[in-house]
Amino acid sequence: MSTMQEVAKKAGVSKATVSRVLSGKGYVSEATKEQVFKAIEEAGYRPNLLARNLATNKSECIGLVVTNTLYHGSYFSEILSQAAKKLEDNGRQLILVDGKHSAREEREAIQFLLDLRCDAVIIYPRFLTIDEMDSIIEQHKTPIMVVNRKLRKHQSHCVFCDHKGSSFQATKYLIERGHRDIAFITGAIDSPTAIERLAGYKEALNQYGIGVNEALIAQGKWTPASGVSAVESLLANKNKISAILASNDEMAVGAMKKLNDLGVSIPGEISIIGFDNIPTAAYLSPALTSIKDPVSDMISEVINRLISMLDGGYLSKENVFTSDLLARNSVIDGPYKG
Amino acid sequence: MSTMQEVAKKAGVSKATVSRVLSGKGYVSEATKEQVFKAIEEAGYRPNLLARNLATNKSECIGLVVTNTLYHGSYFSEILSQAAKKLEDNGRQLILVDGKHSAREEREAIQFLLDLRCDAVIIYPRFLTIDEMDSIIEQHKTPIMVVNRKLRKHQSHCVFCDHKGSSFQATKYLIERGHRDIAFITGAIDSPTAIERLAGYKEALNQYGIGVNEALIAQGKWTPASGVSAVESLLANKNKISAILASNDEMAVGAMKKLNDLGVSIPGEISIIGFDNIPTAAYLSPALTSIKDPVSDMISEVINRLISMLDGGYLSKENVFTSDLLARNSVIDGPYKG
DNA sequence: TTGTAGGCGTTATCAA
DNA sequence: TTGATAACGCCTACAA
Repeated sequence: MSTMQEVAKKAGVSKATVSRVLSGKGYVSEATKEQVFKAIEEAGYRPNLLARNLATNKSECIGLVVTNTLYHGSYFSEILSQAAKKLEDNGRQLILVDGKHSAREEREAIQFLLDLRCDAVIIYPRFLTIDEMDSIIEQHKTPIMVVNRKLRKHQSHCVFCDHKGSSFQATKYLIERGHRDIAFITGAIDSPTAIERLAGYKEALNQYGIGVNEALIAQGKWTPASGVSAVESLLANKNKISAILASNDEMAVGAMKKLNDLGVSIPGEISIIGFDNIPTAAYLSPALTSIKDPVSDMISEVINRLISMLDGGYLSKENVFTSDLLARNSVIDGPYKG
Repeated sequence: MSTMQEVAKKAGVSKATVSRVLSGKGYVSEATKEQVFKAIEEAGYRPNLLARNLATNKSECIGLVVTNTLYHGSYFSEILSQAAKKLEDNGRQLILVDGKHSAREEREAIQFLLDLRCDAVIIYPRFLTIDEMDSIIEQHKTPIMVVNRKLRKHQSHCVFCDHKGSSFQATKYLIERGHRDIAFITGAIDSPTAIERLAGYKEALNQYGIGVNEALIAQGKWTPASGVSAVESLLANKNKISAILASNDEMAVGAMKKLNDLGVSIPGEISIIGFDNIPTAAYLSPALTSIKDPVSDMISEVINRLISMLDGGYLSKENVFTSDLLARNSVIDGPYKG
């Protein structure tokens, strides 16, 4: 790869001049400017970003960390397409790196992005704790934003959503339509979101005096296949079930398939609710009710904040949009007629 | 951010020694090693990758370019999760950057990755032509791999799949089951894959003496929503239709939904086939037949080649796995009974 | 076993 | 309007 030095020699000027031409800063005569461009062309020169970023300590790009266990579903596509769209308008590059399967690896991914001198990093955490993230944010000058978690200290650095509340609402919705035997399929049990959704379900049952029957709770792993297994284990116990609340749409789809295969008619006999309201899922079946998770809104909000922090004009209010996001979290009417 | 220099001072040694401790290369006494580690700890030191990569001219990371118009679907998730999984085992970071909406932007994305000194780059192209890619590959020493296109010159740098052939097979499959009025929903018409699939459909019709009826061809855009519109326009012309071949699963799902809404019973009356065989789609409905597109296999193969090129042991055979991929491209039996 | 010094490709500060 | 030259933070002979 040719360097700036070579271009300089070819154009008969110094490195400094080439640099000025490239950056557009400082005075350069039209004549030499032209010569430099010609030399650049001839040499097939391309600037080395490593060197540039090392010298300037910035990079015009924004990093995103997501665990690859999330890569499988449409939920993830939603996150990414939203982020890409927003950033594109802003003229910055989005760099995605893999958070893998542990807090350590998630931290390394963040560090990697930081060491690459990304202007900012967004993290959709899976393993890091609130405290760890609060502390990471403190340790770095680079803006770090967290999606889908409520931080303790740095609330303007996060955007989240009330999963427990939504789950409570969904359960309540079923109860009010006369359901008493409501099964629940959890997400991967080490996921905070999964835990919150389970908690909301339990709280609603208790509040309505129904009580939690552990036999009606099956563990899933967010995937369609795990939804299938969940239904299998649920039915193995010969439980009476009139509705299923699945912790996401993908599992709901799996559950539905299994019931279909077993010849259980849907809708009517069993009502199914999933979360996330992913685009394709909306086309799946009118028998599936879904609750919208405001990912797109969250990502969009996070990037807005980031941009205003980086390009100036940031109002350091805390928690500006949080309540807004919560409000948007609503139950969509399903087909079940109690 | 503290630098190596500071760590050196704190430990009472030189930068070089710190560097040796970090890299594990060269001799360092246990005693000083310990001191250095302590100093690193105290300083909260983290190496600056920009500087390191600039000095060594490598980065332990592999870039992937994908157009963000692909970000919406499960097909994309499949690509990414496969890539992440493979690379993880190899201990390298995967960096995804956005190819956006034009050949120029796709080229810029590649350049960006190259300037970042990625060890290699993988491109799932959407706008670049074969010749452009062949020429890009020639211009750079860094290994560049192309997924889903057959290059003219550098065939060991690409992995592809016979979309035309698969589409031909799918159409043939329908014809052999007695269908004569087969509608076709295209992908976005500027996509090579879409064009190939359309060509396969036409060729099959012609070969079986059925002839192409342009009124039975509707333009889609790969999305479920465009599948819905396609069916609308298809039915608007009061065409007789007994089967629909959609250029991907997402559109097939949309088409199915629309037919459902209209009360057309499926399966039986109309047989639908989509492409790609995305995981969730498999759960959608037994009424949907799908043809497997070997994305995972392609990605996996590309990364295998890359790794052996980078870590040594690369056999420079041309086209080693191509035919294998073609063979895997098979029609899955659907529900339609003649 | 450790330190010195030069280099990686830019940017940025001064003089000229 | 231009050219030296010193950073940027790290690696790596070559010496010691």
